[in-house]
Amino acid sequence: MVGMQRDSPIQLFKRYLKAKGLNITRSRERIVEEVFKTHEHFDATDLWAKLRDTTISLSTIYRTLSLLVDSGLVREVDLGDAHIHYEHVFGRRHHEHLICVGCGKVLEFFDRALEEQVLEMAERFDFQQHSHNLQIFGLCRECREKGAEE
Amino acid sequence: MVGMQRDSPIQLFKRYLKAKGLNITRSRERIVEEVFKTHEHFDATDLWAKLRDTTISLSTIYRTLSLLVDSGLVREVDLGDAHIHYEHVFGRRHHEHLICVGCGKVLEFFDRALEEQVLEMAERFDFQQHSHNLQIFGLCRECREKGAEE
DNA sequence: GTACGTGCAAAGGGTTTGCAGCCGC
DNA sequence: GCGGCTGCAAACCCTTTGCACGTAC
Repeated sequence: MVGMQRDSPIQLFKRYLKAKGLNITRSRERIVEEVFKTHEHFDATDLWAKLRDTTISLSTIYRTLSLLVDSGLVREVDLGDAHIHYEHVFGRRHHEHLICVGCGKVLEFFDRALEEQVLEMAERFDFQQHSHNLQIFGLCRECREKGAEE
Repeated sequence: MVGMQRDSPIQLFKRYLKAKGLNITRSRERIVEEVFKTHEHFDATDLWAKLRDTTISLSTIYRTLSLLVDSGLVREVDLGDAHIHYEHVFGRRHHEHLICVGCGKVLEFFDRALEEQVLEMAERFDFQQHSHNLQIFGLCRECREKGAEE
């Protein structure tokens, strides 16, 4: 560890791999790099597209994403459509999603009162909460205005 | 309308079909009946299993479910696994889901404070809310106790 | 050298669709 | 009778898997 600097996600992932007796490969490094380079939601093929200058296959992407989810560095998010979206978790606060059903835009927010309320619900039903997801679907202002024009 | 009696979901669905210029068929009637007979989450094949004494095909089930979702009588719910689950909406209060990651049990709850908080978030970001989903994943008490034993 | 990792192609699972015949209206 | 509805099979899409070869350690 260098000074007070926090471990990078790549370092954390390497540690995770070591702990599991798995190998650190160039493919895995490139994938993690790419995942943490942007702060947007993505799916497996988005990631593949970004790595098209490499020979990394879609299978490897799926396999590595699965490891990343397992390691807790990445989480799956449900954005309303059928297939799996991901987002990295590292260095980001937990948050919820607002999804515009008009243009597909996704906004993120965090609200303490909401989080506390969710926790209270879990407790009320004697659940030990692991995680939660909240998706709010609606129309953003631009889409409302666009709709009104027509 | 008969007296003060509320329209049944089947009547509502028929009205929806009429309004759309679609036909009321025996298959559609049977499917809607079955959907509203139980108050649990189901997927397309669950429904198919319940209708196996008929000749209704899976395709028709998918096609009709899609109409039901469109009509607002049924909604899709995300229970964490890959494929689509449904639940009927008619005569039921909106609610959220608590899902046990141990045994898969699903609990439903409604909480006014939580709903208000969600609405406030939509407003804060200038979204006109259509709907929202909240899933809380965790371990129920039985699963915690079972886990502790081992 | 021995796992484990990878690309490829094929399989898998859930869902959708094209088509020819059937049925509601 | 016309247009919509249906079952069937095939197609689809995303994701997973089997296998033979390649690579980390």
